[in-house]
Amino acid sequence: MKIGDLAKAVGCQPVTIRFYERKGLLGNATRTESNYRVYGLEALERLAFIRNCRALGLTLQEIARLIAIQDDAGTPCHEVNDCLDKHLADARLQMQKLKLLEKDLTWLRNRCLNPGVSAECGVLSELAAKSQIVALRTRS
Amino acid sequence: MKIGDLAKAVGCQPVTIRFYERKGLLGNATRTESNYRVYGLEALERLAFIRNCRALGLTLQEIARLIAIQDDAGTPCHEVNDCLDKHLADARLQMQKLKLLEKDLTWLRNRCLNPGVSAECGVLSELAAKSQIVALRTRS
DNA sequence: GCTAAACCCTATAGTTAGTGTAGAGTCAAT
DNA sequence: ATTGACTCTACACTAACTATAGGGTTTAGC
Repeated sequence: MKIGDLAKAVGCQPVTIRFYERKGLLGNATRTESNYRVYGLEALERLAFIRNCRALGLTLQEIARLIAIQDDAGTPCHEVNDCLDKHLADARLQMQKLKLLEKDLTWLRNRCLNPGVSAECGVLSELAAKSQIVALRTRS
Repeated sequence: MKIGDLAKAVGCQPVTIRFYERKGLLGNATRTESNYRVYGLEALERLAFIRNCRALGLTLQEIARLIAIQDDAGTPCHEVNDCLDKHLADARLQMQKLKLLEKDLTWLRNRCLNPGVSAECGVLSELAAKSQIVALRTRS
């Protein structure tokens, strides 16, 4: 399997695979005589693992750690759970933040019901207010 | 006002202010004889504007555009609304994605109810599955 | 008046997870 | 033989800062 096939198989770009290789997440692929990378099934599996982890928002550093844990069969795996728990907490926190942000943006958006010119723009004047956005939100 | 005072006033680091200056968001500050930046009220107001916008997730590029609109009093301001609407849509989309992510992470986390060693780790084996995470989720 | 802490200056490199570009070699089909 | 699609390397770039190095200035206390 050449790099393009592998890329297609997991839904990423060839450059991304080379990038992971340079970062040490994929071992060095064997090469053809003309220096093309050749991959087998293990590479496909490992790359799928990486992409799955990425889809869950894990960083490459965390993924590297998980791979190390995976490769050392006897490692206690609570670290894996910790990693997931951390991302779960992150995701929930970010959702909360986004809810507040939505409120802010909606409120601000309503400062301009009849769009005119910038000199009279209620949105811009609110943004220009020295009061921080937190104070700004609580006003509504 | 020196850069540290300004930074404290809006709640950021002096480096960040220098960074904005280099990016052209703040005009070049006047300097003392010893080359220290000195700021007045307009700088404070502009910086507060920038930080308010940043708190709403606007990019520096968008902020630069808003400043340009602001400085040209006659510009129609629908662009301001478009910008806000875009970010509102973004925020909502991201919340949806985070909800799915939360589901994925929770499901995956439940593959490991009794933590042991990595060789038997249900979480790692699920992550290693070649099926994409989307398929993985719908299994639950 | 001296010293040390706290501030300021510039320039450069690093962060994340890739993407984009340039220039060159290789492979398969027509 | 040539075209198009692929591959290779190396380098620069993205966003919004943060960190570091190496220096100059100001201020407070003694």
